[in-house]
Amino acid sequence: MPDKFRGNLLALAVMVCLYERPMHPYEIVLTLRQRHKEESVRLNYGSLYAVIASLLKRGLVAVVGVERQGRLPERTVYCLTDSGKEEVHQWMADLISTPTREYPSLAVALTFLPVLSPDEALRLLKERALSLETRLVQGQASLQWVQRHGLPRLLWIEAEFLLRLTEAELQYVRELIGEIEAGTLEGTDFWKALHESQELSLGIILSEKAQYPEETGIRAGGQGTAPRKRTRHG
Amino acid sequence: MPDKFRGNLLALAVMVCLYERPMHPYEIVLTLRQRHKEESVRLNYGSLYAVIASLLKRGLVAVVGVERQGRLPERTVYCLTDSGKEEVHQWMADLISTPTREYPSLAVALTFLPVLSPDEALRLLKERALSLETRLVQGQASLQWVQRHGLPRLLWIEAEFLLRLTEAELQYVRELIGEIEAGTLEGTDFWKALHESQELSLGIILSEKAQYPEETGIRAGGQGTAPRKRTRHG
DNA sequence: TTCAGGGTATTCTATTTAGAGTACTCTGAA
DNA sequence: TTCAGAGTACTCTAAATAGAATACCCTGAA
Repeated sequence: MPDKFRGNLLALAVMVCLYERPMHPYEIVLTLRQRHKEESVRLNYGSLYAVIASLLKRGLVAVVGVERQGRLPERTVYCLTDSGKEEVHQWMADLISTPTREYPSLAVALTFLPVLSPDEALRLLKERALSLETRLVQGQASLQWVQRHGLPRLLWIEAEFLLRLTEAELQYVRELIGEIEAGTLEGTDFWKALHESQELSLGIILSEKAQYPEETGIRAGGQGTAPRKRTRHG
Repeated sequence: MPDKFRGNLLALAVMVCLYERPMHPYEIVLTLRQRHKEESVRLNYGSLYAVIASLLKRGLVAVVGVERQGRLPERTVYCLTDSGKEEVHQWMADLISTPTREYPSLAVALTFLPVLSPDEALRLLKERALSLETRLVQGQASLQWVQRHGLPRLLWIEAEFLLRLTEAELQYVRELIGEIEAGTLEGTDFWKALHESQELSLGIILSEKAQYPEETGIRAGGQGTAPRKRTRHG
């Protein structure tokens, strides 16, 4: 059970469902949906059946039987095998013990922020802040609702965690807005000048001339790519 | 330029590179790497050429020419078209203004945390906390290095942001560890009992009997799936 | 009565994706 | 001198992915 097949976390969700009892694919979807797991696991039909086929091939799930109701399509019922249970454990352990590099879309956007004008960036960041606030309020309300209805917190920690990340994001966005407005974000002057002239010489956006650390050995990532020396071509 | 094609953020990175000047694909990779953009954009050869082909097909980039050095493979040089520039703007604007649902892998893991025993979970969470601390220290050092070498902060905000998220995650993980150890995480007693008996009746992991909000209208997500009524089958 | 609208359950298909593979060049140490 | 090792530049392929499409069922309002 190498981690080569650990691509889609939906596979884990499927296996955990089958841990409970045998189900057919559509029933798995309904279960996950009903329990709001679609908020932490990306869920869609296209992947579902492919993922199950892959689990079947690898012997992690097995076919229990085939049902049929009227002339609706057949429902193949699957169960978790022993090696499936083992895989669930192993996968969970890896997932928790080892942080992986994630690529939140805002990180990409911030990377290339200078392609937008400061004014535009400011407007858009404020818009985002607003959305985040709404999301936060709704999320908190949702959490409170759940609490009032006696669902133990243990079963909602993922929602709590997601909310924390949202809070952190909002806080950062707010700080950024403040600093751009105040002009205390180092580089803002240049950024403004860039967009006041007609032609964007966007080399600067990727900091063409800037001195980047070429070989520091200091990398934020865990097991990132091997460091590379500088190269020139042409 | 609908957002149907907005799948891979590498496409955005490629276009921003070409904003600067025409390049051939491999040169784009080198540029992004040299400037440490691989830390915020998922980068690999397999996708690169496919992504560029797709941009070409949609008229967002165009072929400027083909070079060749010795008997090395040909280098096709691409440039950004006008509609490519527009698309960069539009995409950036959407990316910043509208938060999307993200699926950090820890969220999934927490969702299914009860499949592991509390002791195991605790051990693994501590391991993660350690990794996160290391990553944090390295990231901070990296940021300081950059600052000392005069790179304006504007060009490093994505790293700052990523670090913030890591901090938030670490903080949450620490709190969780504390609460599990102290037994103040509501549901822990049950969780322990579950793993002390032989057979895991894991229905509870997905909280089979629990009352979920079926139709509250309160959803954390922005434009999530339409709310669904409960269903029963079999 | 009939048919819109929503639920059930899966399949299909065009893209994407990851990562290995290929095939060449250059440098420098033994 | 020769050849390992690193870099250059792209291609290939198996697999995964998203989401539309299919095809059926049921309920209830006009």
